[in-house]
Amino acid sequence: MAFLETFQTPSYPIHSEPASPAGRRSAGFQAVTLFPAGTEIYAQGEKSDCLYKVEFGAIRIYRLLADGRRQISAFHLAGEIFGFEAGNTHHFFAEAICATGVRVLRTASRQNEFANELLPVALQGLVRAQEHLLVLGRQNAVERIAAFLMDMSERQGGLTRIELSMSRTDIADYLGLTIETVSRVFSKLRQKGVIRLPSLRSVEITKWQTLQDLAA
Amino acid sequence: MAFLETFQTPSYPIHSEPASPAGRRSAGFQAVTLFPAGTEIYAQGEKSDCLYKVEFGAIRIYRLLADGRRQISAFHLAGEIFGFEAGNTHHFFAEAICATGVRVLRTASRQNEFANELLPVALQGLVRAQEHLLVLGRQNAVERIAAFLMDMSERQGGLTRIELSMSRTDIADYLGLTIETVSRVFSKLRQKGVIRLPSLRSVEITKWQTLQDLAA
DNA sequence: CGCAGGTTTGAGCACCCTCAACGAATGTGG
DNA sequence: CCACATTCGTTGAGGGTGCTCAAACCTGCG
Repeated sequence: MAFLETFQTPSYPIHSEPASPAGRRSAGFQAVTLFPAGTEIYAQGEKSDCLYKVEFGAIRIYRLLADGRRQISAFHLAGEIFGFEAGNTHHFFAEAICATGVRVLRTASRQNEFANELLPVALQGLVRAQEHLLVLGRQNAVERIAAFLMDMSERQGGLTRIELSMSRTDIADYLGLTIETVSRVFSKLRQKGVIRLPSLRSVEITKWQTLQDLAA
Repeated sequence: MAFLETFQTPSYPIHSEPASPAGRRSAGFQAVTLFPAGTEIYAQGEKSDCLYKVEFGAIRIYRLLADGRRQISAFHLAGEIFGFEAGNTHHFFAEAICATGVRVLRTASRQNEFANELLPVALQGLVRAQEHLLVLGRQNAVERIAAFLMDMSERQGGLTRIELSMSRTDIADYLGLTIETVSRVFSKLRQKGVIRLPSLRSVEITKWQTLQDLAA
């Protein structure tokens, strides 16, 4: 991480104050680090001794097969905590999707002290992953996209206008599809008037109910 | 690990004890309940106030879509703990696959006390789920079956002879395939001499290296 | 022995992937 | 400011993997 700038906490202008008790009480040293788009936060096999909180921006967690196939297991948006690992080495890669501020929480070595606060967050991640298994295992392309858009909308406060920080390739690798299929489904939903595409990275949901039906 | 050790009283004359009444006095109260094959342990939407440990047998965790499609997110074999939930209602169904003994742990209401010991178990489940996402999102039928067989073998001590407690339907719903495809891949692997099928529910891995290559 | 549930095998088709070309958006250097 | 390169996204044609539908085959069990 040598190439990255590091700031001390309170002076950072953009983000709002941390509300999470976990963030506060872990105390000790907390730095917000800026990761430019596409840069690595940690890699598979690296030693795991920190947790991270997204202050602004977005990150992707993924794994690779030997031949290069990639599966993104989760996106994490502003406010979310990531970096949990069983054992002390990372099983996944983490990268910034866009310019992203990450607060480093030095708690892993003292994980026991904060287990009370971390357990609910870990369980939240577990439920999310298991629900995503249903999407990948049993839903077709349209259902996957619909579920994805609903999820992103909810995580952005239920707004009808969604700002996607990730590329079509990222979406494809998250949903177990190809970029062509993702693009085709977007076009199809647009043609049917379910969504509008004001720009490449933003989506407006115009027929909420229809989208919800498609996601089921 | 004081808490976990108390689970490991391996003394079962199996009394099907009503899991409901009196014994709420301490977290030490533990009943082993026998669930016959196919019976429900808990259902989606039910209140979640227990954790469970498989003493013998096997269970499946799954979720349903409105039209009946099912995705099994995990199998739990003897010795494993399940029943973690975010919030206090179950998001999934749990059923016994075969006759199964389950130890009921009355800890959820006092989860904070045991967070230190539960967190690693929860994280283990999280890693498993995320690795399974790679299988469902990016691997073909042969790779999925190969990965499944490798996993089951490892969880049974690395033996070449695997006893499958679950049906083809369960395997299909775990791997995001149909029973026909599962059956076809099994046959194909048998024809190629990679596995033998001594009986319906047991598999013998004859070419370990080949199977491992296929799983990649 | 006969039934029932689970498993295997086959034929045809649908959905999604592959390969390819084109169009749009962004950045760079002249 | 434009020409160009590069990356990203869209659209089309064709093919393959796995699904659907259907029938036959076990295998355990009454």
